[in-house]
Amino acid sequence: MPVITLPDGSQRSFDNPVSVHDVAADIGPGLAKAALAGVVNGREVDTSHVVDGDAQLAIITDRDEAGLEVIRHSTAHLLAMATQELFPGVQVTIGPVIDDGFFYDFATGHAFTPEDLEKIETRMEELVADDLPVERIVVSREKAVELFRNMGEHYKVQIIEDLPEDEEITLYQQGAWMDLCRGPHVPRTGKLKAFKLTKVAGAYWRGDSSNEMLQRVYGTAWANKKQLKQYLTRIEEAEKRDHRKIARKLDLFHVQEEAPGMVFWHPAGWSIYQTIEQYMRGIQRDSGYQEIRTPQLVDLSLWEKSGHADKFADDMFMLESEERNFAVKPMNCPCHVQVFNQGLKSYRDLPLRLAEFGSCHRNEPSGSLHGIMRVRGFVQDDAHIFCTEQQIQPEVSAFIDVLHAVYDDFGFKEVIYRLSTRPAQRVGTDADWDRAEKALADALDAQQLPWEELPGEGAFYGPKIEFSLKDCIGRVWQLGTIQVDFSMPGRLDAQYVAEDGTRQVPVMLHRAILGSFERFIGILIEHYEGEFPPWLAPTQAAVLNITDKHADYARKVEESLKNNGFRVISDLRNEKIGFKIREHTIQKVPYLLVVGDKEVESQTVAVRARRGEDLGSMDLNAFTERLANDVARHGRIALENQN
RNA sequence: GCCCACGUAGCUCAGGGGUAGAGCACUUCCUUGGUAAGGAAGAGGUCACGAGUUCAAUUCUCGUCGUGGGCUCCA
Repeated sequence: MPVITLPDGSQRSFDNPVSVHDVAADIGPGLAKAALAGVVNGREVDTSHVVDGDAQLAIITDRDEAGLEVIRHSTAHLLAMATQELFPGVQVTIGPVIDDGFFYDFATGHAFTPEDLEKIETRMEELVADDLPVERIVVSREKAVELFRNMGEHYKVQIIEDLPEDEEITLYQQGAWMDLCRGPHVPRTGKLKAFKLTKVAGAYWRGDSSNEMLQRVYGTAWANKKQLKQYLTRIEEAEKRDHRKIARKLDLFHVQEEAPGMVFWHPAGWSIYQTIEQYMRGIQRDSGYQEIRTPQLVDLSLWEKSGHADKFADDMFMLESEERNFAVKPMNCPCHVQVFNQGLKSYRDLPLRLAEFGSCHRNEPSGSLHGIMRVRGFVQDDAHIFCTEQQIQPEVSAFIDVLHAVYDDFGFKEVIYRLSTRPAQRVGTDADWDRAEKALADALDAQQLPWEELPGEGAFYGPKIEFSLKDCIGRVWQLGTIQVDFSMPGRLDAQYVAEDGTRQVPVMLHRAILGSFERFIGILIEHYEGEFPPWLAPTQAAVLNITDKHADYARKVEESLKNNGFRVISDLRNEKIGFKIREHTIQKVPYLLVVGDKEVESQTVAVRARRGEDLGSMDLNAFTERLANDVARHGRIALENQN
């Protein structure tokens, strides 16, 4: 006599054990049809799952996030089934759900082409039309291993052998095809109504680059065609924000073959860069940092001493001169320690904060380069804080405050916080790590920030917090970071005289807010979709004359605004006003100032904002004040305008 | 670094074994026009680079470089 309690608290009793499907049918035929899976006492199960005692039960449909996941997971299975039918000999491995879709990794000598994906997708549609029942089968571990071994599915055998001893082994069968899976799955293939295979890529077995490479097929799946279409449109729109496309249109920078992974900044892009650098210089000064500058080229011996040559030699650019080996600096910290080491430091000097807009070069793997988000030559807003262990937490807290103020000024709200803790290979005692990890975690908690822990992901020399943002298609990029370092000050002989007269080794904090200017500006371009707030816009206003006879007045307006420190151009070309407006609108100039007879007469400018709003005529002082106001609000203006 | 795809005019792209085409941009001329493209003419390419097959290669094959999407890495 099971009594089933539904999420709304209502109860239904049954005379015999019932399946999730039965309960749904008891509630209504519509729900029975819509049911994809269920949650029984907190555990996700198939609709065929039978409940024989009192239980809490919720029906999952495609309206639930969980339902969408079941659909995606089942679509991954469908992909595997279709693929194995069409390409005999292909082995299955794993096929998990990811954001907006799924993928499936196949082991095969055949490289799937885009045409193959079309064929597979067509076969998947047919299998949906067949509306095959999806059955769950429980088997013993031995049976499962034997079964997959006989099928030639060697990867599955490995997966089964690695499952925990007490784990129930379940298979899912649809038609003649079967796969090892925990489930749950949709009851019939006909439930999968809206999917599309999107791309094919290589991926290492178990994510280890020393393993063989598998063929990964990515797909997206949704509850219905409409959602699928919305998703595809969303991706298409997002791709228009791509920083590489916008940069070309706005003439910000370029890259070329002769310098892979290095940026050629054009005047407009460099204007943005410089505005940001000057801004950060001010922020650092106000936060108690001292700016320094250190060499690009340093004898390899320093990198040997710091430990970088051991670990990263392959990724460093080297050159030989006068029978000495030099390395182009891949990071600034060893040089900063050299500055610290000049002159005997006292505990009274701590915390000592040294900042540098440090130009670094790293020979990143060719396959990881990406626009200006991942490059080989970049500049960091880098700084190192030399301090005592007691000063770690206050310094981290103060840093996070500054970081938030800066991100607010750029209009960034959705920051991802991650704390990376001790890796297997590390320096420093466990007690050191305990304290440092706690200091970082406490600093995050003190601000009530939602953070995720990445166990084992810390650097060998200490734990770190990473501050990340997403690009236009959802890829996460790390911008800011703060890292505790137990190793380098000691290796490079940094010392200070403590209160009791003894020599002590300081702790070093590595930190950056923007990370690299290149990556940061890449993210900014996508964030603003090229519509930089007046503060950052390479050209803040363009003066457009109606005809030649207004040229002198236009120049006067330009001159006046330039004298007030603004970046202004005048466009005096022999073109119609509509043409000029179109061009500068496309160039996303925040303000267009049109001057004709009326404006010359009344000594005003007709102001048009870049989204087309007509702000009317105003005298030059009023416009100057408006622009000055915009600039003072930095990127917060973008947020305010959205509200 | 690994897997796959791609590389044609400044940009966006079409084409295809017989040495190339569009739109925009560019140059010149006409036009002086009030809020997203006025008109005409012209110029512009060793089809990424190197080999091979072929009577003939930009097109087919291989290699190199670069770019893109993943994977790995990211001090």
